[in-house]
Amino acid sequence: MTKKPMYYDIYLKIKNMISNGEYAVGDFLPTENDLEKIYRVSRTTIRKVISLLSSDGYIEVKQGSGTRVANFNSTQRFNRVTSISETLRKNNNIVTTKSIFIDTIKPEKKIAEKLKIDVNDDIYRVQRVILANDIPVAIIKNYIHHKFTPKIDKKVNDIKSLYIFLESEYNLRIDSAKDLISAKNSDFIESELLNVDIGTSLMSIERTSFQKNIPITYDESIIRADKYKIEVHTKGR
Amino acid sequence: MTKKPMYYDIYLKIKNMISNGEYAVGDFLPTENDLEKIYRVSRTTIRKVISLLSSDGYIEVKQGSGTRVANFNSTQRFNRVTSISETLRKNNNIVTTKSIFIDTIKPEKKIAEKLKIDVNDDIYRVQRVILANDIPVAIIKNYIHHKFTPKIDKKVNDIKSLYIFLESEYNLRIDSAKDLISAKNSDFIESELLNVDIGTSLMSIERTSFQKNIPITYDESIIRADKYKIEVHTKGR
DNA sequence: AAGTGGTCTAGACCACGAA
DNA sequence: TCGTGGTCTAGACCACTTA
Repeated sequence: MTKKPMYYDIYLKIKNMISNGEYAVGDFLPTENDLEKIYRVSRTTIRKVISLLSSDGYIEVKQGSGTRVANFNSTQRFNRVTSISETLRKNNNIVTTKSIFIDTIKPEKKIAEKLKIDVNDDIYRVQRVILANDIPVAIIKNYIHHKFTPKIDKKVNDIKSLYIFLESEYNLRIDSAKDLISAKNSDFIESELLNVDIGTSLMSIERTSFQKNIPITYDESIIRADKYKIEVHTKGR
Repeated sequence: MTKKPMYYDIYLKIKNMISNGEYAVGDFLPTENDLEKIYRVSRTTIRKVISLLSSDGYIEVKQGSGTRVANFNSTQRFNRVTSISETLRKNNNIVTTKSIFIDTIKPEKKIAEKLKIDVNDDIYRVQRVILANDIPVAIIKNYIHHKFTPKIDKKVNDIKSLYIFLESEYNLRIDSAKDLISAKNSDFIESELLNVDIGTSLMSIERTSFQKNIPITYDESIIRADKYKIEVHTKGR
């Protein structure tokens, strides 16, 4: 039983209000002083909330002026850890999930190494196809240790975006990731699931995601290159 | 005159001690309680310092156990702008260039937009094939405005890695880049140049590179997926 | 000048990890 | 059990923006 700190509840509450449009883009949030009163907590707690929302890119904080909801689309967002479904949704696609399937397996050696676990440990395998506007775009497999997400198989219907799900249900906050990007010709199964000809060129992403440098999930994605492109911004030399 | 907060001084001090080896990799830092006493500040200030060092990757914080200096090698390195040839070289490949060719063209509309120039401006087009250990790995086209690299066509033999070349010859220091990564089936010409069957899945990278937010080059790379993978590290959510 | 976020104090109790 | 970092309070004063 994980106990959630207060700031986390408030963080989720405000995040939802932004998503729902209760705080619209450009709106000022209440001042920190007011937020203290609204949620009956100290300034420290409020500032923790503000700092989380800000590092998410939801708000822009300016000393002397105030805190306002950021423009999500035009913001020059540097690389942040996002999922395919989150990105599709941000680009105004209607995102749905087809044939989600969760089972328990023992990891292959490669996956065990990535997750720094034993090959005899039980892990969940989450498999699904992501559709954007009813067109299949990606096949995604997530591998995650039982200890992180007990009974995730009972909650199968709630998963829209895995990272958001992990955050709200299990208090797991992915804060970094390593991706290995490649390409491959589609095989029979991929062609069937993604509705493309056999041999079509597809992108492949292998990702290890971390919370505080501890590996949480290993993800394999196979993506239609005609429907999705990967954007990477790098800085510094 | 900008006044520096206390936490910043302490942050720099500890960062230097780590760089100098006064705190070596694996060493525990003093506890937060002790640091309060050492620097005669409150816990809040110390925790701000710790949080900065941690997000820099210098230290690893673990509740109940302590805070220790992180191993910089195994820590995930941040993305930096690198080229394919630089990366191949770093992985101990012998990198050579085949059939380099430079000409002057007028940009297509798409390229003019990326470089924020006029379609009537003259630009150089640099084309080459990159080999690693004598095996062709990538076809690269670079587009760059005449004004940035006058007479680059006379220096054709000196180019090993374009970014390094730009830096040493023209004092152009690329400091950020935007990549768009996709995949495609190889056509006839690509198959010939890369020595693969027609239809083989290849990676494609379209990059715009910048110096201080001014676009310098637009690059198109076609890469053999069996010889090269793209690594991306992201941080923050 | 008024009001915002930024820094800082001196406490307190809780949750986790190791012995 | 003990010591560590994690959360939280109720104040205070400073630095910046806007009017």
